[in-house]
Amino acid sequence: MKTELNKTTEYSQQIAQSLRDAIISGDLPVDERLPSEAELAARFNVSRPTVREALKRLAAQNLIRTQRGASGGAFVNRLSFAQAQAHLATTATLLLSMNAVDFETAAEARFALERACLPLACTRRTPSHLASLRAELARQGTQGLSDEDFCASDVAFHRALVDAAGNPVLSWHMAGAVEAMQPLMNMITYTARSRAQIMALHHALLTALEANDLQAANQAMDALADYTMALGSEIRARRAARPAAR
Amino acid sequence: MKTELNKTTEYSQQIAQSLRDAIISGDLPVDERLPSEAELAARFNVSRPTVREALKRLAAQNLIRTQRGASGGAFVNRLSFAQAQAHLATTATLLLSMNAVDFETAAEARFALERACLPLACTRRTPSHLASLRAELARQGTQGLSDEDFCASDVAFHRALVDAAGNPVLSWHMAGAVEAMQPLMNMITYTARSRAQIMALHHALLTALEANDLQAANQAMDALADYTMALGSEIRARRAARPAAR
DNA sequence: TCCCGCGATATGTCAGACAATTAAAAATTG
DNA sequence: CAATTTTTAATTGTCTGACATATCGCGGGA
Repeated sequence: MKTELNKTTEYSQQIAQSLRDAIISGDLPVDERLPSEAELAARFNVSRPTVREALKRLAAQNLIRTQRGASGGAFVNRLSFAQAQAHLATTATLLLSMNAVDFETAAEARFALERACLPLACTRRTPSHLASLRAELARQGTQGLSDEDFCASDVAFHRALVDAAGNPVLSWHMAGAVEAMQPLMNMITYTARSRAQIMALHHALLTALEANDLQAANQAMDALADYTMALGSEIRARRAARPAAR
Repeated sequence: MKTELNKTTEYSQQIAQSLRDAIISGDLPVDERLPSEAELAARFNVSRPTVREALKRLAAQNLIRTQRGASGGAFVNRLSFAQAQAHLATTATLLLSMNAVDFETAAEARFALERACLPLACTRRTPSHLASLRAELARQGTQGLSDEDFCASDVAFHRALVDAAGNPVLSWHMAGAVEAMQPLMNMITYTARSRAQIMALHHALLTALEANDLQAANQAMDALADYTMALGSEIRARRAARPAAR
């Protein structure tokens, strides 16, 4: 760990980077306790508030956790897939909103990614995966389900589909992409007819997976992508028609 | 923006979340100046160092930038794809290293994602995309290229391939996945024969894209995936043979 | 007109202090 | 001696006040 600081940049930035490097390189392994704030301050020759700012930067990335009290301190966090996923989702959400990514682009990316999971899912899906898919499909048929709940179940269905590929890295990417898209998806109004259509396609996907039939799965996914795009373009049409309604 | 704080959690955490929500919701638009630290301190009824810790948390996520001097302060950042990508890459790198994701899983995810880009890339690739691909392919044939440089060029080739899909969201995901894998890929030793093999497959991909031939592109990608996996399994074999060598 | 300096404002950093929390050591009790 | 309670020490969380530093805008002088 480097302890010499450069005056051109903020100290807290450099200290955070130094510690981050130590973590990434494995120099500070998971669950290792970092030196106390006072000791870090002495080692880097800065004040404790400055060290604290550096630690907060790391905490914001879930790289460390802190505990108070004797034998407390900052500890290297094992970055779980769940945490990383939450992080990815907020970043993706911001990207979509700040850069005005339109529905088509986001949906296209999402379905492209999802399609990438199908070959693996078709061969690896277990009975428990199929059961999750069936459960969500059943939920989507519930009477009186709100649009938001339907959308949430749709997301859950697709996440189960991705999980069936049995690759955590893939699941991580997908979950982030799907979650970030949820605000956009929530703008869709799901009529009874469109729900039936979507459920039919979901059912086709489920059947294809049960039969390990990649070709059928691909077809269903393509159809679902087309249909979702069509629903999405309705949003735009509606908005263009009433631009002042906000 | 909420200003009431709960005593159970750290103030800096809550203040950061409050500001983050304001940004995500669009309440604080891009390039908007946040209140000064002193004003935030007064508004949340905390001290300035506490506010600063909160701001550093946001800075760690590239959500804000700060400027010193009169008319300085913290400004909402437009989260660029490049920044988000760097962020994604470090997160992904940490995930891979901390959770001991093996080469096969990471490579499988990467090629699955990449394969997802092919249909789009085949129809949308422009001459400039093809030129980038050709340039990298030429670089890979350079005499005396180190393994690391070859690997870097390989990464650049694949990123160009993904960019050809013309979907920034997809490019973002892929670039993160590929970059995170680079440390793993760097462990491969590229013999003259394996380089020739890889370049042949790259060439096949390029040709397929030029001809808008999706089927050929898929075949080349599959072959490349298989070959990379084979190279990867050599690493493991070598490591298993000499476990003490480190 | 152009340049220089000055003040105002804001962030960056420091020093020292106290509060809150927690684990371990020490003292007390049965 | 064992179990329980109290004390103590270590560490993070927060506050106060101050100074250093960077930058913009204004006004005066060459």
